[in-house]
Amino acid sequence: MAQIKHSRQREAIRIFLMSRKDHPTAEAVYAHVKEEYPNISLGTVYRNLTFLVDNGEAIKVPCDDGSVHFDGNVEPHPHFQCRKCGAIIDLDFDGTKCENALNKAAATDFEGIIEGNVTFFYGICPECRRENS
Amino acid sequence: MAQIKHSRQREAIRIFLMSRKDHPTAEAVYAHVKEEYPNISLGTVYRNLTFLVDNGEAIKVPCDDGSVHFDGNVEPHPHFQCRKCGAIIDLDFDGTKCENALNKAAATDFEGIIEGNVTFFYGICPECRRENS
DNA sequence: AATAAACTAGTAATAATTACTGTTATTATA
DNA sequence: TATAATAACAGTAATTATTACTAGTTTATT
Repeated sequence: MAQIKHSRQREAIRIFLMSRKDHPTAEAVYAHVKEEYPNISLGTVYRNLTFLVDNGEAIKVPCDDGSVHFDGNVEPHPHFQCRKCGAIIDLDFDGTKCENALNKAAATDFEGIIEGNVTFFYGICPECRRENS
Repeated sequence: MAQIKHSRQREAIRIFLMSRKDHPTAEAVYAHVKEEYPNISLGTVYRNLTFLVDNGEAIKVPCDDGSVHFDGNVEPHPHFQCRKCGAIIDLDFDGTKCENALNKAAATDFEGIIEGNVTFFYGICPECRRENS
């Protein structure tokens, strides 16, 4: 029922998220949007990030290290986190086959309903790898 | 170097974790161990959970909903979370094959190092399924 | 038993997120 | 275009999960 009204701040947050290949945290979004709207509040950022996620315009990426990142690319795709620098990186391959196989395997002898799965990769990112060698 | 000393509290926490099929949160561990050690402090629970995880005696399970659970079963095995009640459940199947296939696929055209991956399943747990139908 | 260091309880501090409140911006309508 | 209704905002306070600190207690060692 509740109508949705346009807002400059929300738009700025969306634009920023979509323009980014890295996966900013709420704090990072705040820091950036603040340049355009100096007195935007952190609450507004959180409220709108949640809004975007709920409306399928962004994905919430909770990581193993406890940090929460946001992704403007809503096409299903796997994520990778660097064990060293913590960066979240998109992996560009189609894991659909494996995903389906996994869902099937998981559903065997399981009385509940498997709706899907998320695979999270970890290791060393290209940059840290270069530095280290 | 630092020597490790035995402690009743830590032992109680480990025993409790291992005895559990569900995956208690720090708070749940606290609530339980408190029955035996009424003035154990929450800090002690956190410190020892971290200790157990660091020493390979427990696994930290950070979930999509932001909650953090702990698992006394350190054998690698996939987890499932119910979208309705939030329960974490162990899935009893061997996904090693798929896991390896995924790692291989992910490594293609990736300049970093893929060390591994964690697959997290979601859907409706057996109990919620029964209730709903 | 005496000693040293790890561990604890209790409390304070921090960090991330959510809730609240009075004001502002947006949209629908007159 | 002005008015009215309300979604969204800024600013702040509150909440939650977790970590840090400190003085006292346990544990292991001699």
